[in-house]
Amino acid sequence: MEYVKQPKTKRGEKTLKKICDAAETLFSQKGYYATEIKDITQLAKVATGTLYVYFPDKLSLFLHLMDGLGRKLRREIRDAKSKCTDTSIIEQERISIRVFFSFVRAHFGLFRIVWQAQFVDEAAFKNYYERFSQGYINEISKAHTRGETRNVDSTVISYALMGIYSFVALKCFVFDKSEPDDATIEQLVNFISFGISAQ
Amino acid sequence: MEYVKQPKTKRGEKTLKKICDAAETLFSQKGYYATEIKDITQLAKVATGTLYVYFPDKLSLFLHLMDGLGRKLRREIRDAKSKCTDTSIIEQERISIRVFFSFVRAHFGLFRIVWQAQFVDEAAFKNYYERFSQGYINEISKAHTRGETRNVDSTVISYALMGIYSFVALKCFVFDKSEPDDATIEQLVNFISFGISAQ
DNA sequence: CGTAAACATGAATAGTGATTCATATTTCAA
DNA sequence: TTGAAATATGAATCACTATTCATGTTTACG
Repeated sequence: MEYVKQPKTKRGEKTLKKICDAAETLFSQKGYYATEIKDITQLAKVATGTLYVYFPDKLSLFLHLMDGLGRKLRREIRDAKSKCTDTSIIEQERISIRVFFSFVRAHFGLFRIVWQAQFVDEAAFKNYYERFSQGYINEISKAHTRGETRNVDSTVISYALMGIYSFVALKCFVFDKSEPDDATIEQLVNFISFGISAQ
Repeated sequence: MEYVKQPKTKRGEKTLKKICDAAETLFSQKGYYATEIKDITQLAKVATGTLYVYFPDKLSLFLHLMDGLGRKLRREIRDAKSKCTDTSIIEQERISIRVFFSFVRAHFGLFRIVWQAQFVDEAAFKNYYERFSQGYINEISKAHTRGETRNVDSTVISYALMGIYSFVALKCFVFDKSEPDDATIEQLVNFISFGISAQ
């Protein structure tokens, strides 16, 4: 199970942050297994042993990052959605997409870290997606009671949506080293909108 | 670059196949990094050194599997599609989905092997998806000239489709340890159909 | 201040696991 | 049948890397 020692001084906080930032960068660039402890401590400019002041092992650090990034992303999406007065599922989804892509840009790490988590800690991996899925399921059923969608299977659609976002992000950020433009986002919104809307 | 020594005797052929089968199983269960050479040779019931008769190293074996599985999947999809008289993009896509899921069931390995290839060999990983994407792009543009689709961005949609299939397979095969039923497949066909069809 | 707790250090350890290689066995074409 | 090529063996090697720990430094609070 994930464990972080909470620092008790300002210095400790700074050090922990340096380690996490370095780890996020490296895990996302090279992956979990190819990233060495020495790489992380060197980039963070601390001694090897310092990492073990905060984390009992490499896996705990990985899980800590994954957990933190997942929480952050969910919070950002939730906040952005609640600020929008148009509560139709399509408008809300347009916001989701924008926040997701902008989050991937800012934390390119999350994306790649989660991608490989399947082989690092399967339970954490499953948990990550099931949480997002649950959010979608709730929204889709609410939208359906409002008559906004056809009678779709919300579980299937939730994974379809996550797949779309993940792969389009993969294409843009990883393969093309660019990022989705407005036209791309509109393509996705339209595709999804026609895909789930009531006829 | 990937390299396999082609066996020159019956015995050699059998041995190579045993090694590949064992490796597919193990890579897909535990991932590339967690799979040890000893695991593979033990499951294949050959000595450690035998693996190195056919592959110069672990990575070559991985790339060989990935390449072979990708080719096989593309061929199966192509064959199944060509056997279908209804050439509308939706019908053709329904076939794609079915073949894909049945392929994942038979070669659960492919799916997980490719998933993690991003951190093993990025070029091979990109190449794998770009090839499938190219196929979709061709079909979507042909379908558009026949008036079957809206004026969609075929590149974006190609990655959206691959994302949908990959994530729904993830949900069913990996998380639920079951497989997509007909209702699920119809959900996907409808979603995609409404999503791209001309209005 | 003074000092106990918190934090930082990095060389040493200890375990791992991919790869090698000298040797033995099997195949198959002539 | 025969021997040269092909294949198989697995103990030994060797490089690599996560983790430890004894020691030194810094913090913060009474």
